[in-house]
Amino acid sequence: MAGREKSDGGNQSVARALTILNLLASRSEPLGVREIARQLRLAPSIAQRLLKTLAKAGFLEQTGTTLRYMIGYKAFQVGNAFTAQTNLHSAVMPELYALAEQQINGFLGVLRDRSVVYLATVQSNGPVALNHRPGAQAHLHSTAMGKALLAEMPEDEAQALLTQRALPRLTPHSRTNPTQLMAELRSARARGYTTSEEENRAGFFSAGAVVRDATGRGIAVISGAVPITGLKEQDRARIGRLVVEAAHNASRKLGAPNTAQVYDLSAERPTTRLPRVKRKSSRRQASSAARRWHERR
Amino acid sequence: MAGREKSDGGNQSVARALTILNLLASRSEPLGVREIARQLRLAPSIAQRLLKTLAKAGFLEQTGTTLRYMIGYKAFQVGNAFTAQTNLHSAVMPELYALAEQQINGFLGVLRDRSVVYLATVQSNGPVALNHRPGAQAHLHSTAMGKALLAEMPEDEAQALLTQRALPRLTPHSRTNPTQLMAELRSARARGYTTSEEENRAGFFSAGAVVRDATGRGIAVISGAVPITGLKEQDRARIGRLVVEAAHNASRKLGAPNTAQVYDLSAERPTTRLPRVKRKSSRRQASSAARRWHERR
DNA sequence: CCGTGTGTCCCGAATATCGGAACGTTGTTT
DNA sequence: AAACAACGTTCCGATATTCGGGACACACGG
Repeated sequence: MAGREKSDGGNQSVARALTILNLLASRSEPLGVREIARQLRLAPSIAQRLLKTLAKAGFLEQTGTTLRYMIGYKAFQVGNAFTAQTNLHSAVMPELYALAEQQINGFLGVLRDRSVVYLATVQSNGPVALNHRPGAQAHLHSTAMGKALLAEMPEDEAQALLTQRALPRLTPHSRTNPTQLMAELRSARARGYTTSEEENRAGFFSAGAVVRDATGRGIAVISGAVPITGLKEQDRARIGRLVVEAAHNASRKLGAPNTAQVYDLSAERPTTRLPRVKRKSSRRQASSAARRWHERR
Repeated sequence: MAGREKSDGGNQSVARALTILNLLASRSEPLGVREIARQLRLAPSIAQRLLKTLAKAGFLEQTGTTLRYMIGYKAFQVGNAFTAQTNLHSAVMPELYALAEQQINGFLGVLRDRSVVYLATVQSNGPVALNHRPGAQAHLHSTAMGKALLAEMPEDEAQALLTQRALPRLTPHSRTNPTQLMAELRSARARGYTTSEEENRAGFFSAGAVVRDATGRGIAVISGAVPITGLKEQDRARIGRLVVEAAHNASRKLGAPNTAQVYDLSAERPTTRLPRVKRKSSRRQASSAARRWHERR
């Protein structure tokens, strides 16, 4: 028979099964065995076996009428453990609700996979509610949360993330120039919060700030978004202040040491704040900037 | 070289990987390679390979200090697709928020794996807020949501679920007698909603009702819970009425045909309301009651 | 009534997986 | 300090396990 794909040290079957999960999660509608096999370049018999295994474990469910597969409750259970592992939610959510009472849509996100992953959304009580699904991803350069993440990391890493690939223009107001964005990050560090005015979503202004854990490291970001209709300059400043305050409160609940200086002001590569774990065993590591950022936990 | 486990037609590696996900989701703290291998009776080298594969795909993440593994963001993304697949949330959540304004804690759940799986929680604005994590499971016989699910299914299936295994007594008020519970279900059908008074959680009264989709089939349940302190009989009725109303509104949003008769009143095995899909190909099916219930989608 | 679609099952081939053993490192105890 | 235990990781031969083409029964549409 034809040779299988080259093994990269991992488990091929598991990798394929996870690809199936990703595929079915991205499509909102259920898919059949052969359709999945086609999209993933798999033999139908292989896809069928993997699907059956996934379904038996509850990670997939199939519709009774058509026998198509969709994401199952077990995936939901396991996925929700991601947020249950930390006390981030309990620290941040009350603050987001407080923002909602101020007619501000609140969001919580983390950096994963070179982008912002939304963890939670709290819609404002205001007339125009904004909603991002938990788990959804957004670009780093167009959102206030993304900029806050960029501002928090060392400049060279931010530079790398902004230059390694072209920045898509999501709205007419999107900034796609890396050097301009880097300058914006610098001023944002001085100010304490980032902003995005219609750069990700037309008609909305948002401000973002970093949430820190007990070690002082930024572990997440929050943002507040409002419609721009009739928005004055003082409103922008007020929203920025409220978001910074919310981030500060959440950080304090997490035991952050000193959130007065919100950002690390040293533009140069800062000496690692906490004594880096010195596993000097020379294991080769994926060296992408995002990966490095993420490893520093 | 002892023989490996017998294959049941599925993929062994994938099944093991999913077991790892379940294990790490149940433990709130990260686990190391050898510890996982021990708990799952796996050789450390196998566990290490599976873990690496899961981590490379983002379904697991490992702490930088200790190299222990925990649930990753990809699992969160995939899991959230479970609720994004239906419009259940958009139909129900506003109703739960309406309950919250009435000082009632609102819950949304579905039947999976012989138990209620919580999909969403909306805490009341009242003094005592009740919170169940999304993805958490609860017993069918002790919760108002569980009883609503039991009341909705044919009597023999409910009977089976209540008698196949002993019903745990979670509080001093828990009902553990199947026949008494069946009688309670009958009266609940006539009334339109189910109740649970301190049977699952001490100090709380809750009422549950069924949410129906466009075909009239019950696809989910909601419940409202309040502290029992100073609760009068008329309050119980009022909460039941509000929950029924919320379920009715949600069902209407889903296009349910006629939610006036909330429950199927025929105590006898009801003739299947909609023409059963007649795939007469004789594929053997797992014949648990929960499975049958679930298949009728 | 045929043609194409589907999900499922079978089975020989051979490959990707298994898992014991060994290595380097960490941090705890002696 | 030295020994110990535990950890994550890698190696590698044997083989159980997976692969995947082919075939079957059924469903749908023309």
